Amino acid sequence: MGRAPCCDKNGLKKGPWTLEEDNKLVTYIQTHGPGNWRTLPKNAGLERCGKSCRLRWTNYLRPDIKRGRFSFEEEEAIIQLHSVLGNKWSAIAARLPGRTDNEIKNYWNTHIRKRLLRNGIDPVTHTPRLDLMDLSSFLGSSLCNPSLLNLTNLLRTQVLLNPELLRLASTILALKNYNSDLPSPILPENPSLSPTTSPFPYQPPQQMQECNNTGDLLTDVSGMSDPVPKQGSGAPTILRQDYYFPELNFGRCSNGSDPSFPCELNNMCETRQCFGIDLLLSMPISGSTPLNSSSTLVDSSPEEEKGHSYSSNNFLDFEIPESFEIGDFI
DNA sequence: AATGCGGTCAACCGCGGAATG
DNA sequence: ACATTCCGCGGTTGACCGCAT
Repeated sequence: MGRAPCCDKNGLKKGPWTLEEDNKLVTYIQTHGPGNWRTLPKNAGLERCGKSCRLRWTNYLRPDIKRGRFSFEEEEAIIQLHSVLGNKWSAIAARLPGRTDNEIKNYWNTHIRKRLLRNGIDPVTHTPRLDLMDLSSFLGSSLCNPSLLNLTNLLRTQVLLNPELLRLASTILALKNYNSDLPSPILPENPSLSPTTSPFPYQPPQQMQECNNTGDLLTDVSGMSDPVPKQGSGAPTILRQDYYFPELNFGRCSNGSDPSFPCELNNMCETRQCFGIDLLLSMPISGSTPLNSSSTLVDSSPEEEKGHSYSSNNFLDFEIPESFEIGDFI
């Protein structure tokens, strides 16, 4: 047996609410409380469906609704909560006082989602989009990073099944090995333009450098005294990417053990090595294009957001340099 | 000035789960 | 246990607006 409609739709008004209707609804609820939404419209003298009344009240007329632009803190909270809760808008709204699920959902779809995509982040998984990733990073990291094993195996399967991917992977790996004495691999700016036949024979990925023990320094950040130095302190500012790779437990670059640091530092170390400094620098700022050693950072953020980078726990200010080289910290 | 286009967001729709009899 | 009702949620729609051409 089919479900009965929530209300008799004949003769009931739809569409935007008038001021008069708003006043009727507010007056009634302030006097009697919402009570039964089904019977409310009739009691309040409204020719609306109860569902429409509830929506109008909860999303617009409720007195505790905070209106206006989302703050950076709220935006960060939404991204964080979404990475954990997914599209559970009501659950997210419950943690943001004064904001409705509808408002958060709209804001996500119209602002945040687009910006994540622009920055090469998959808004569903909150990870870099695989189609923009450096394949060699995955292939080369499997021996070092157990958390990537499944994904790496999947990619390997795809590579074996797809000759085009096989050629691409072979080319990338060959270039990587060829440039192994460089501080960071220089990859073709556009892998699709790589030669379809590799000039180098395929070689299995080599064992990555052993990662340090928990609390050990990353070699390229030695000398840092502040885990997250502030701009102007004289120390380099490192863009954090724990938000961008939340499932990999990215964290601050630390020069000592941090008892409050929940992740496995080995993992962090390996992951940094696996993804490379170019991604670390480029993902939040210049979007999806992998940078090479001569790239120039371009801040494509909206004007009011320029010079900012998002992180999971705090909000950093930094100056965008005109240019940088791989391995640099800004 | 007219038109097209994309962005925004209030409102609607259908579904599923909880509550009730 | 089952049928029915109600509520809340997430996805989608469409009106409205500003901007570009």
